[in-house]
Amino acid sequence: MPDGITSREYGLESSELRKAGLKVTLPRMKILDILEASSSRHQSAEDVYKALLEEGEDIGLATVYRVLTQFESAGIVKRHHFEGGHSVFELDEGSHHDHIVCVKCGRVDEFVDETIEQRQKAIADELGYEMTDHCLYMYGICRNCQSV
Amino acid sequence: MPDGITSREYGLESSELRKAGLKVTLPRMKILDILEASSSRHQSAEDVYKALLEEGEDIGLATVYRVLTQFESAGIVKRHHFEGGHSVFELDEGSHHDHIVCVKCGRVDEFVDETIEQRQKAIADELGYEMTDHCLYMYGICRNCQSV
DNA sequence: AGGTCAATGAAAAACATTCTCATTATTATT
DNA sequence: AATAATAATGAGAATGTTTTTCATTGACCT
Repeated sequence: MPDGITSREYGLESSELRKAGLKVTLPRMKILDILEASSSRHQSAEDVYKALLEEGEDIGLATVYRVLTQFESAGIVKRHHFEGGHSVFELDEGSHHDHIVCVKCGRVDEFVDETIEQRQKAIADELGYEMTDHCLYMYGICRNCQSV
Repeated sequence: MPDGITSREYGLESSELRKAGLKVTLPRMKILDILEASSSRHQSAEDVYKALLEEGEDIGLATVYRVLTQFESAGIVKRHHFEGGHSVFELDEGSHHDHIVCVKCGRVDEFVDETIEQRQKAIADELGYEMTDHCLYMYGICRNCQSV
C-alpha cells in the first residue's frame, strides 16, 4: 500500500488497478478517487489536476495526463473530444451512451437511443466499415440557460 | 479586385465573400480555391497552408487559421474535431451530413440518415435543449484496410 | 486618386499535451 | 523486514496546434 492513503481508501480501487495490470500507486488511487467523487462526470485533465491541488496532493500535471491515458487504455475511463479543443474524461461504467452539451454553461446530459445505435451499425455495414468506435455529440442551450 | 488573381478566378467566389460581409482579398480567394479544388474534402489548416506554399503563395499560417475561422462564422465551411487532436475543415454546401473515418488510412465517408436526424431532434426536445449543432462520428476500418 | 479602417505577415504567445531523465516508490523475492 | 529489479513519478523542457500582437499593407467607398 503506498504511503499517503488510508486503508479506508484502499479497497475496490486497488483491485481495479491490479486487474488492469497497473501498479497501485498514490497518484493513480487519488485520480480514481477524484473521478469517482466529483459532481461532474466529465472532467478535463486540468480539472483533475486542480482537484488534486485542492486536496493538497503534490501530483504533477504530466502524471495526470499519463494516468488518464493509461486508464483509457485499460478501459477505466473514456475520453471525449467536445467542441472547444481539450479532452474530457469520464469513468467508463461499460455502458455506451451519447452526449448533449450546453454551449452556454457546459452542462452535459447523457442518453442512449437504440434506434440510433442500430442505424449506425447498419450504415457502417453498408459503407463497408468494421466499426471500432462511434460517438454522437449534440450541442444546444439547456433549459436553464434558455430562460436567462 | 486584389492583385495576383486573374479575372477568371474572380467570379462566384468574390460574391460568396461579399455575401458573407468579408472583404475580397487574395488570401481569402486563394483559400476558397483550395477548399474547392482539393481532392480531399476534409483538410486541416496545415494542409491548406501547404497547398498554398505549393502554389507559390506567400500567405502565413496565421492568416489561414484566421480566414478559416471567419469562413466558419460565415457558414462557408464547417469545422470538425476528428479523433487525434487537430481540426479539419470542409466546404459547407448547406446539407448536413455525418462522417465515418477510417482509423487506418484516414479515409472519410459521408452519410445522412433521416431516422437518426429525427431521433436526435426528439431527444434534444425531451432533454429540454434548444439544439444548435450536432455531429455523429463513427470510426472503423474501411474495406480496403480490412484486406491488408 | 485618397483616406479610412480592416486584413495581412511574421514572430511571439498561449494552450493542451507529450516527452526526457534523474529520482523515488512498488512489487516480487529473499 | 530488507533488497533488488523495474516501473512510476515530478519537474521542466519540448511539441504541435491555434491565437494574439503589432507594424505594415491593401481593399473599397466617395
